[in-house]
Parts: sequence; C-alpha cells; structure tokens
Amino acid sequence: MSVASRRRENSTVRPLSKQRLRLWIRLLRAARGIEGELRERLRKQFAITLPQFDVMAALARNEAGMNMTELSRLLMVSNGNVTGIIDRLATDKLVLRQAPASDRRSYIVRLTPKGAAQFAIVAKAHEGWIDELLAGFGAAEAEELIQQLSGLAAGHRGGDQRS
Amino acid sequence: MSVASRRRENSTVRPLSKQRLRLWIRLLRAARGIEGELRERLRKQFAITLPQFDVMAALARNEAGMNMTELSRLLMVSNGNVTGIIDRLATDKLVLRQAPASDRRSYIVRLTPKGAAQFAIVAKAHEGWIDELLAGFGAAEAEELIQQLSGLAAGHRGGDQRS
DNA sequence: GGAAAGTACTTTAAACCTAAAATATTTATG
DNA sequence: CATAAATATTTTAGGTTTAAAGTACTTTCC
Repeated sequence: MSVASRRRENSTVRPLSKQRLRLWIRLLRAARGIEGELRERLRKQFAITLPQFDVMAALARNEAGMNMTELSRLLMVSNGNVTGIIDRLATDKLVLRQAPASDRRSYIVRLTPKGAAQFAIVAKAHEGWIDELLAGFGAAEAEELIQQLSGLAAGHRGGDQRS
Repeated sequence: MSVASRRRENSTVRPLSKQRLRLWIRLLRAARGIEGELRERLRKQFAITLPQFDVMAALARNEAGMNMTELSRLLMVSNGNVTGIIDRLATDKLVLRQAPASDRRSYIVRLTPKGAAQFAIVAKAHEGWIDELLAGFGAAEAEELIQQLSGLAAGHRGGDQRS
C-alpha cells in the first residue's frame, strides 16, 4: 500500500499532530493573554501581583490553612518558589505561618483577617474580569471544555523535584 | 416570581461567571502542566530552555528574520524580555543579529545554519510530545477549540508597555 | 532645518520560577 | 536503639519576566 493511499484512508488532510500543535500554540497564547491582562489589572487597581493573588485564592478556599507542598502542588509551581511568595505576603501581614505541634518540619499558612478581607474585595473584581475575558464561552461550551481539559496531561508538576 | 423558580428557567444552577472562573482555572492548569512537561523534556533531552525554543520556533517559521518587537508580540512576552533570550542564543551561535540599512534603531534576528539544524531536530521531538500530551483531542475537537480560542481576549500583550 | 513626538531596543530593579543541593525532621527497618 | 529512607522546607544559582526608565534613531510637522 502506498503512502498516498494510506493517507487517504483517514479523512485528515492536515496531520493530526500538526493540528494539535496549532491547538497548543493557541492554548498557550490564550492563557498568556488572559494572564497578562489579569496581572496588569491586579497591579494597577490593587497593587498586588498575580502569583500573590493565586496564593491568596488558594488560602481563601482552604480556611484551615495549607502547607507549602500543598500550595505548590495546587498552583503547579515549583516548591522553592512558594517560599518567596509567602515571604512577601507575610511581610505585608496578609498571611501568617502557624506551627502545628505534630510535625516540626512543616507549618500551616493561613490568611490573616486583613488578608481575607482584602482578598474578598479583589476576588469580586477578579471574577468580573474573567467573566468579561471569557465572554466568548457560553455555559455549555464552558462545561464541555472543562471536561476536555480535566483529562489532559494530569500535571505532575509542583512539589519536590526529587524522586 | 420566586428566586427558585427564576433559577429554574435557565438551565444553569451555577452562575455563568463561576463557570467561566472554573474554566479559567482549568485552562491555566492545563497550560502550566504542559509547559512544565515541555520545559523539563527540552532541558533534559536537548539542554535548551523553553523560552529559547519558543524564539527559535518563531524564527524558523520566518526565515527572513524578525525584529525584537515582532518577536515579543508574537510570543506575548514583554519587550525587554526578548533581549536576554536573544543574547543567550547569540552567545551559543544559534541566532545572529543583522543590521538593516534602512533603520538603525532595529535589527533583524535570524537563525544561524547551526541554529536551524539544531531546531529541526528539537522541533520533531517537540511535535511528538505535543501529540502525546494533547492525545485527548481529536481532529474535530481540536479544530473547534482552536476556533473558540482565536476569538478570545485578543492579547494586547507584548510590545512596548508605554503608550 | 529643527523641535516634538514616536519607535526600537536596552537596562534596571524587583519579583518570579525552576532545578538542585542543603537542612531539619520524621518514619521505617533491621 | 541506630541507621536509612523519606518528607518538608529553604537556599542557591541561573534564567525568565514585567514595568519603568533610559538611549538612540526616525518621522512628523511647523
């Protein structure tokens, strides 16, 4: 069987791998565009960085607090990275470190009341921005896409790089 | 009319804005996961960073070369950022800077023959990785998603921050 | 021609980010 | 108990990233 006729068997003129490559470029550009827009608005309107907002959002959702490893895994950033972000938030009294009695290697990071109050305000604006920036997606489209994205390369990012 | 019955009229129990927020989180996590995976493979198998690969990919596609502003806009990264990436690629003799006669403010960046040859090898592997990481998307799904993502917040990122 | 505005790029400072090595602590195992 | 392995975090070094300021050059407009 010739290459040409084998090609003709499936209906894709463009190879699927090229199509997926295009999709990846678009996905990356979309994420970067939205991230950049959010970053700029957070900075100008609330004088906060995007990574700091991300950490506060994670902590707001987990009122009991989180340790550093949980944070790095959830946010898909490297372990050592979280240290600096928490340092800066702690300097601004937006988060605090609590030592649990059981394990002296780790500690729990929580939002302070000041941090929680400030986050509530920023989060409201943030949700509105996302609503605006993703206005092209209706409820059904959004749900479908969420499902597709969930089963992607389940990120083995974050956490310790050693294994 | 009660709130409950109004709720029942459209089919979304969850407000659309919350749905879009969830979509954004998923989109970001997917992009970060794939990016992290690519970064790691590029580093381990080809000793190159992801941003350097991105720049080389842009240059490989534009054989006539690109100037710094075009690069920063295409890659959606800030203007000053590209300088350092090009510096390192130039140190490794993978790209070269060419001064056009017309405008002495700018210059054209091109792949060197060495850079083009090296990129061809890496790009082949890269396409395979994307094919693997986006295996969940078939041809129709990919095409549909590309269309949806195209009409998003058309990134006004990159380029000069002044206006 | 010459000032003013715009454009292209670099530099700087601060934050971010990763990977790897280091430190401290806890758990598992003989 | 003692040692080894695992876990949680920090530190370090190097690259990335942004925003803003700075330099150099070009265009516009009088």
